[in-house]
Amino acid sequence: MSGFKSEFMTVLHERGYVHQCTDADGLDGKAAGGVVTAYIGFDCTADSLHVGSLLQIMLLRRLQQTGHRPIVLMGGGTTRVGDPSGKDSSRQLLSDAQIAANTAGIRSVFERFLTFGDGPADAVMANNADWLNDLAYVDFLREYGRHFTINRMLTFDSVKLRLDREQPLTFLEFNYMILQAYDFVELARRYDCSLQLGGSDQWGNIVNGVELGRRVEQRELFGLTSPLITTASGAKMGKTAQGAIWLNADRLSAYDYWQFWRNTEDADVGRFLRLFTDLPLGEIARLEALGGAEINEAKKVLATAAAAMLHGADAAEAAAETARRTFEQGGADSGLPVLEVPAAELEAGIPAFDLFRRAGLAASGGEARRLIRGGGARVDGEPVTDENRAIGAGAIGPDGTIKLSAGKKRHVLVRPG
RNA sequence: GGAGGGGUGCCCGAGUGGUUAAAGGGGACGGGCUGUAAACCCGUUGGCUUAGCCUACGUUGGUUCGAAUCCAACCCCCUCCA
Repeated sequence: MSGFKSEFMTVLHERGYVHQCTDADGLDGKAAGGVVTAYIGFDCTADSLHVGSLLQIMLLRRLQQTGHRPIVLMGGGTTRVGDPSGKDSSRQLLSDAQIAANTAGIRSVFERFLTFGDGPADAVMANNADWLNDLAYVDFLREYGRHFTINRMLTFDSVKLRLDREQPLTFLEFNYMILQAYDFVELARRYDCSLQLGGSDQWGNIVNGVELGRRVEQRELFGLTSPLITTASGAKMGKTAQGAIWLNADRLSAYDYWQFWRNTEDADVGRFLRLFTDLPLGEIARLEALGGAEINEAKKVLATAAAAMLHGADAAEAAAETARRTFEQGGADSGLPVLEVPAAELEAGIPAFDLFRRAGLAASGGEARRLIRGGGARVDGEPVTDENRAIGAGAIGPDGTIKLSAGKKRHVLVRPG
C-alpha cells in the first residue's frame, strides 16, 4: 500500500485523499518520472465554493506541492447543462450571465491555495466554455457519440439513481457525462493533462474520460477520486447552523470559518488536520492523541491553520483571538459581527425580538420570539425574558456596544451608527 | 390517444367534510449534560403590529354553516395499454 515511488502518491495515501484510482501503479510510475498535469472541474452553480469543494482544492494543492501541475477547470460550459448526479430533480438552469458572474466569484479562492503562472508546475485556469460552447452537434456526435453506448450509460449511478426512483432525467442532463469525458480529452490535447481528480461521485464521469482518451487519442489517462467526507457521526460535512460554509470572505467571515473548524467532532480532528492543513504528519499524530478536553487544543490548531490558508494568517489569528475573548473570557470582542443601528432608533428603544431579527440571529420575528421564549436569547449575557422589552441606549456597555447572543455560540454586537 | 395512480409544511410522509397551522419521522434551532465535541434527554419548528389576525395542503373556480379532505376544469409527474 505505501510502497509508492512518487512523492505525490505517497502523500495522497498517507493523508487519506484516495478512494479509487484507475491505475495506481501506473500513475505512481508516471508521477515519479516527471511532471504530471492534472485537473479537477468545478461547477459554477454559485458565486462561491463551499467546504464541500475544499477537499478537491486541497488535492490540487498537494499535487502542486509535490512538483506537478494543476489545472483548475471552470465548468462554464458544463454548468449550462447541469450535472444529474445525486439530486432527484433537475437543477434549475442558470443564465449565461449568472454563470459568468459565478465563475468570477469562484476564481479568486484558488489563488489562496495554488500558485498560478507559466512555470512547469504553475497552476493553470481553464474554462470548458472555450471548447464546449461552439461544438457542432452532428460532428460531435459522429466523432465522440459513437464511443458511448446507452447500455453503459444507464449503468452509471447518477443515471440509475434517477431511474430507480422514477425521477425524470432529461436528455440535456444525460449528456453531461459525455461532455465531461470530452473535457478530459480536450485538456489532454491542450495541456498534455493526463490525470483527472475528483470526488468519489465523479468516478463514473472520470472513467468515461479515461476511456474516451484511449479510444480517440490513444492516450493513457488516469483518474483518481477522493472519499466522500462525512463527519464521524455520519453527517455530510459542511452543512451547519447558518447553512453552507462558504469559502468567499464576503459570504462567510474568517471568524465564522474559524468557528466551523473549531467545532469539529473529536473523532474527526486527526483526519481533518491531515486533509485540510499542511501540518506535518508527526505533529498531527501528537495533536490527535490528546484526550478528553485537551483535544480542544488540537481543534484550535486545526481552525487557525485552515483559516490561515483561506483568509491569511492575520485574519486567522484575529479570529482565534476573538474566539478566545468570547468563549474563554465571556466578554464581547470587536471581532464579532456588528449590527449598526441608527442612534436615534436605539435611543427610543427597539423591541427585543425585533433587534434579534435585525441582527440576523433569527430569520423572522416569530423565530426571534421563540428563541426568547426558549431562553436562548441574551443581551450582554443576561437572558431576555420579555420578547417585547425595549432594548435601548441604556443597554450599551462601556465599550459602546450591546452584545446579543443566540445560544452559546452565535453573537452579534449592536452599535449606534 | 386510452386506463389507472399521484401532487401535503425545509425534506420524507400521515390525513378523505369540522377542536387541522395539519400525526409521525428526519433535519434545523434553543435548553440540559459537557469540553464552543459526540451521544443522550427536554422544548420549539408558516408569517405578523402574537390572548388576536393573515396566509397555507399543484392551479383556478364551485358545493357547504364549514374543505387538505367533495365536485369541475386546467397544469405537472408516474405506471400500464395504443
